[in-house]
Amino acid sequence: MNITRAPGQAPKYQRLAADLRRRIAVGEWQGAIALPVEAELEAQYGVARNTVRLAVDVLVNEGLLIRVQGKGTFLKDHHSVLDHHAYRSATVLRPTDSLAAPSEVYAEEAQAAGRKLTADFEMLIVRARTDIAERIGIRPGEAVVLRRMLRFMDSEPWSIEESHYPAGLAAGTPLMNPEPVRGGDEVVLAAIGRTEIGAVDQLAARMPGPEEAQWFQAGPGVPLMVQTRATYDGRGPVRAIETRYSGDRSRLLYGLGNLAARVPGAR
Amino acid sequence: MNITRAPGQAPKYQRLAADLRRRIAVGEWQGAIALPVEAELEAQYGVARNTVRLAVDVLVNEGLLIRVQGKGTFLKDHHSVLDHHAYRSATVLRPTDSLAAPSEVYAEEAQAAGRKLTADFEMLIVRARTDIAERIGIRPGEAVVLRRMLRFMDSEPWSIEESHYPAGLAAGTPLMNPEPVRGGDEVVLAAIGRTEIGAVDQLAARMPGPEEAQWFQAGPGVPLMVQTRATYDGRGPVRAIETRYSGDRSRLLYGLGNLAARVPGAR
DNA sequence: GGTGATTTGTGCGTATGTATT
DNA sequence: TAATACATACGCACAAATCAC
Repeated sequence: MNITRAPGQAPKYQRLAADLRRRIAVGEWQGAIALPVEAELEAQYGVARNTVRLAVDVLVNEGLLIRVQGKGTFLKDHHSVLDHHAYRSATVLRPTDSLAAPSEVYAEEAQAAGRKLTADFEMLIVRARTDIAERIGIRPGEAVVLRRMLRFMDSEPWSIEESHYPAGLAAGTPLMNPEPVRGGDEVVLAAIGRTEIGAVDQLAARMPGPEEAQWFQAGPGVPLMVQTRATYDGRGPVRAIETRYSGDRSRLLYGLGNLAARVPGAR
Repeated sequence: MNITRAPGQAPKYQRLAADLRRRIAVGEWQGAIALPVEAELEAQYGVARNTVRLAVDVLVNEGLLIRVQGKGTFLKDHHSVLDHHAYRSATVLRPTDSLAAPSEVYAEEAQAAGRKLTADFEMLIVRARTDIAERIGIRPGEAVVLRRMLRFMDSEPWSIEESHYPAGLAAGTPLMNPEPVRGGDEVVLAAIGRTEIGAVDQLAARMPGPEEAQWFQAGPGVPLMVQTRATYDGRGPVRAIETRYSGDRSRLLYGLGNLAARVPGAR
């Protein structure tokens, strides 16, 4: 197929990208087979290498292709997307129930999918970002205790979960220890009479910064999903939890309202 | 003549991108001021135009910059991000309450933000995608009624909301009419005794395809957020609603559990 | 309203580096 | 070691959009 130049038409590389997209859609290259090498695409379409690269760039940034130096250009596989319960409303509704989605639940979900979830832990004292400060009722720049969980699924990067506590709340509790709490931080909160019973989640999608892209091993065309949860007990805000996921590996689930009639597997 | 890259050093365009990122972070170019033109960056860094463009490409794909032909390169403004209530648990909890987040709520939220929400409507009969079929309890490829709402905020593209109904459910109801229902489709569902009382939402982030990017007027570096809701009444699944948002304009909010203590003025 | 200058977009060519096979 | 394939980097020319005059 020879693309001839015509005024008023879309640029060559865009038409080339569209044609490659079409050939992908009709299944010309299935599975993990490499696409034709750049030199062959130059010949097939009669364009310069630069133009081929511009076209492939488009599809790479759409998350459709990945390029591997020395090997070739491949279809991206979407097989390992895992759903993740971020919230599930209680079957029996009581206003004083804990929200708790303890970390153990995630590990169980992973195991049910035949995978293994592990984590690294860090504790830092930092100045509160503006959005975090608003959520936990302090002023921007005030000190907060940041407890960070770096999660791995089968030793692949999975999520970054950061709990922000007002310094006053964490002082004198095990939340100041630079190590995770068995059973989750919820155990500590319950012990000091601050069981979380409500939350507001904010969901956002954005591209990763360079450090995030490196940590998630996310190439171009892979956005992040960012969940920011503000939690409350009967008195007021307790903490803010920001969790970042790679968009090509995770999806979040929310079970809302009365789900008694949802009985595919009972569960 | 070409300067060979020192071992262990990153490529020129990546170091240039990192330096531009730093200069942006320290606030060298605030507001809507244009960055130095490509020719000046060539001079500042002593590299070819191609290298400058590669570096700027990196930041554009991170969603940090936008380029406008004939004008220049600018910081992207994040002013118009609007939060959007996707769900809010009832203060008084009753298992038979409707979930309903009628479209009117969205319009009210927009008005509260001093903006105006409008919509175009389409109705189509299509074959169910696999993921949709699973949610509404039919087989992939069976006919579904697709009711599509194209929403605009101040005449700018905002969201694409698609409700999928099993053909059997919609037959003989106003859901077959190619026009929106006053008060929302919920009115029709209530009239036929299928008030939705529960739902499962799935949240995902991905890059837009070409048609989506065009409709949302989304340049590179702007992902979509996709909300897919399966709703239930006391009998079983009712419909599947897929709503797509531009990640740089919308965020979704979920109010969970008991939010009585969440009083903006309290504290 | 038109003209030219400015600025990014498209397209070509060439050479060499680096990772994989 | 050699061949292959993508990555980086230089250079040039013209197109298209915008803006100042």
